Amino acid sequence: MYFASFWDNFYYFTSMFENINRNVSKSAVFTQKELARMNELLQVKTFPKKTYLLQEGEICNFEGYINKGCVRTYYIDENGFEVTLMFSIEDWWVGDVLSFYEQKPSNFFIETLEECEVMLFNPVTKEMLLAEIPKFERVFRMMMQRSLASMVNRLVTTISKPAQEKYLEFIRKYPTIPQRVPQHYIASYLGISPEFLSKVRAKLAKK
Amino acid sequence: MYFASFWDNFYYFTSMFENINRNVSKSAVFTQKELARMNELLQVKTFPKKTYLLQEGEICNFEGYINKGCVRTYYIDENGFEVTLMFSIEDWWVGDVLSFYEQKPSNFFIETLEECEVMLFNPVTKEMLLAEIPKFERVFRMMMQRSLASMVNRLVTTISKPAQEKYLEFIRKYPTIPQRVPQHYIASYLGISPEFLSKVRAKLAKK
DNA sequence: TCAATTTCTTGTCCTAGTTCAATGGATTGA
DNA sequence: TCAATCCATTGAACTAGGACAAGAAATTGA
Repeated sequence: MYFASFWDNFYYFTSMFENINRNVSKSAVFTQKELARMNELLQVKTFPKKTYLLQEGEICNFEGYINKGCVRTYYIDENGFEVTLMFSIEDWWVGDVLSFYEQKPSNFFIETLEECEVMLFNPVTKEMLLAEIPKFERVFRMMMQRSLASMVNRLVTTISKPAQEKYLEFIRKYPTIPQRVPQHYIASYLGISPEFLSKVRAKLAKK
Repeated sequence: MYFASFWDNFYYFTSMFENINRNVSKSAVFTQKELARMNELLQVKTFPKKTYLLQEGEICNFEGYINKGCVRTYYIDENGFEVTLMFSIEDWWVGDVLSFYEQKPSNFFIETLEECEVMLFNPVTKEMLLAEIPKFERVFRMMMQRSLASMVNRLVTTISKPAQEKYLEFIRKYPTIPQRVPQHYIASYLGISPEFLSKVRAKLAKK
């Protein structure tokens, strides 16, 4: 008994699933067996840089945990204007929830900006997981709550703050991202032109 | 048997719960008994115009369905700038989901703009409902999905469209609201100054 | 390795939207 | 009913940020 539990822990916290197991364990308490079942249902996939996990018009058939790498979710409006909705890095989830659940075409592009290792549920495996271990409902509900909260936050910032503050808030909140993604994508996330972002940075550098 | 079902339907679709029952039935199929149980758990409350359902700093202890009336959810940033996050009218849900679930102080104000009749869950009744009839998980998950989707939509519009288009999109999407709420609240929803909204409207009227 | 491409910077000119102030109309409430 | 407040409009002066253009720097890839 003692040995079993020791090796269980050893396995799960040294396996490739270590991170995702820790991540879901933030929302609820799971046994090793439950985590193992989840791991079994996951599909682990590696994507090279600059590949699309999802393109506009496709139905999103995954909900993915990023174990390694960095992706960008964006949207193209009627005038061809690109809006970056989010950057997702290690320990974040990606996908188009709405498209996934309602099985309808997505409006978004999801593109890797680096080589990525992603752990994926599809509608079937996710349904199985929730059916077998309902506690996972909570994990996904909290995921969505956090997304909603951060979207609201961003809307408020976008509406009420000038470009310079938006940029400072961004680098404070996501300090590692500026080193990893092209600057004009950050501009498109902040809702300002790349030229203006460059000027903002120049002004900040002078101080 | 025939009579029972007839009167059941008669009751539920002529009672004060008619609307909310129809609303939740969009996300899943419920029996009359299940709807009756939900109705039993709801607290029906009337609020006069210009009263707060929630103030910044309070913990949101409700999740409410608006049966009658109109409310505004807003946020005040560091500079005292008000951002209207949403208007909610008949057949919409109000509350601060994050504050509700995590039982932490809200950043928002929720204020009635008209006299309102609201049907409320509190954390206990909601928990009971979900425990007794897990199908309701789906209702609330879809509620949240819709909120998230509409927030994303709004962010995109806010970032990529000029004031006039934002206004036109707003009145197309929510045709009844302009008649019901002061115009400067709409400006604060759109992220533009009330003066400028007035000018936009003047220009549109000229055509 | 070096050409090709992508990204970033800087400058100039321009415009959508802001701020402030003044006026008049509409609601509210005692 | 009439004052008080709140709300919408208009105008004039200003500014944050956009669009365009051209060059420099960095990355990429064969």
